[in-house]
Amino acid sequence: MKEITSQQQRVLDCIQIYLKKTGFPPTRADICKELGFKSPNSAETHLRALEKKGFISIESGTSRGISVNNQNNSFGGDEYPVIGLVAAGSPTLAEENIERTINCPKSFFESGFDYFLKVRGLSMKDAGIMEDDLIAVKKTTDVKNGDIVIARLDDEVTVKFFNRKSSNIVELEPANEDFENIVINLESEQLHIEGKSVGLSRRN
Amino acid sequence: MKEITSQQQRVLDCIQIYLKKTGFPPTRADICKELGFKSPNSAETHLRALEKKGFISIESGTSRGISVNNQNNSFGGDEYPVIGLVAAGSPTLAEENIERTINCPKSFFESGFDYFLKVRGLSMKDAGIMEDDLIAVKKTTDVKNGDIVIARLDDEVTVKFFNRKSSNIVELEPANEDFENIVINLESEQLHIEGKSVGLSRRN
DNA sequence: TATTATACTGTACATACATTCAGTATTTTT
DNA sequence: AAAAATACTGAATGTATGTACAGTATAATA
Repeated sequence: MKEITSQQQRVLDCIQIYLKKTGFPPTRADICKELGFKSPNSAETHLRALEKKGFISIESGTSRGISVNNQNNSFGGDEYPVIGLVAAGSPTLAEENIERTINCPKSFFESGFDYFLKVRGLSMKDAGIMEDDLIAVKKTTDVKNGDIVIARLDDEVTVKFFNRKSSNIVELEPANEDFENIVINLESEQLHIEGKSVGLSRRN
Repeated sequence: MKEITSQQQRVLDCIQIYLKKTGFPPTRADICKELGFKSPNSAETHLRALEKKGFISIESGTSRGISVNNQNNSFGGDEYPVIGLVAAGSPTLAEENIERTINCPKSFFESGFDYFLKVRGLSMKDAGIMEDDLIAVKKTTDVKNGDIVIARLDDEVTVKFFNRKSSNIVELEPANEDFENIVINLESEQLHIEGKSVGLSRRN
């Protein structure tokens, strides 16, 4: 698999997005429309280059006959990363934080999700969340009281119940008597909501 | 979703197989070739029927513009039944006990599994098993002390820790102070081990 | 320095394909 | 008993689409 150029990457992404959205591959014209090209031949030459480099296959004489040569493609498919509860403000989905990936349909958790988070500690045990459980996390900042959220506080990531007390006060509540509520004054402290739990998976 | 006829099912299967094989949907002619029809209109009318019944969507005027309306992305994984904790000695996997199915790769739980069991009650809450959780059950009678087993006792199905005390005495232990151990004397009582838990899935 | 790869616009054309119309026949529903 | 759905064949047509050809221009090799 040779090196891909940035424009070719755009075309490849375009194909995948189109596929995911419609269920079938785009035509040359579709790609042009999507990426702003004015000639179908622009798409054609990019497709040929992608085929030559092994990223896609093209069935000649066949409309929409593009297939993506997909085995380790984490795009819209089925491989979801498992990440540990990373301290140190490194971006959560940075590659070094990915322990492994799990194959799973997107629809496995009703509302869709973005990654698995491996739980450390027992602060949520009364909510049935045990050590080493994998929480299915959906990246969003739109959380309601009672949601189980993945929050970042001072470079530490934690899983807790979310409870907005007032416009400035947020409480992060554990589900374990041995732990205490974390009260955050948004005026003086920084709270970053990474996402919320939409499900859980455990392997015995 | 209305009832599908056997011929329409053949066409739907054909579309899915074609999709999996080539990466793009078939044309009317492709379907005819695959199923032995001699007129493209045969495929067309079946497609229209499938669309009317909600199984597929067709983008009009678009070549290969067929998309399968499969929220749980059926091909590539397997369909696993979800069953409730059925009392009354009906066979566990009887169709009337299947609430629905979930698409999931076989490898999702390391050792493989056979069905999902929907949990009723909180007798295992300290083991992180909550109401409505789905336990991934592997059908086996080969269980060891400490395994979480699915056991049938007097036509009642229960989930507990397995603990063999002696050749005749088995204890089923809950993970909740409010419940008591169930002690079974195999000489006088019948214990049927349905399987053991190999994992758990929860949807918020 | 010549050559190849990248990155486009623009025109043109044969054909791959969706789709409609005209029939025939059987089964199911009303 | 009439109407609608199912299950096909066969022919016809317009257009959606792949693809070749003719250019222009820049950056990366050899």
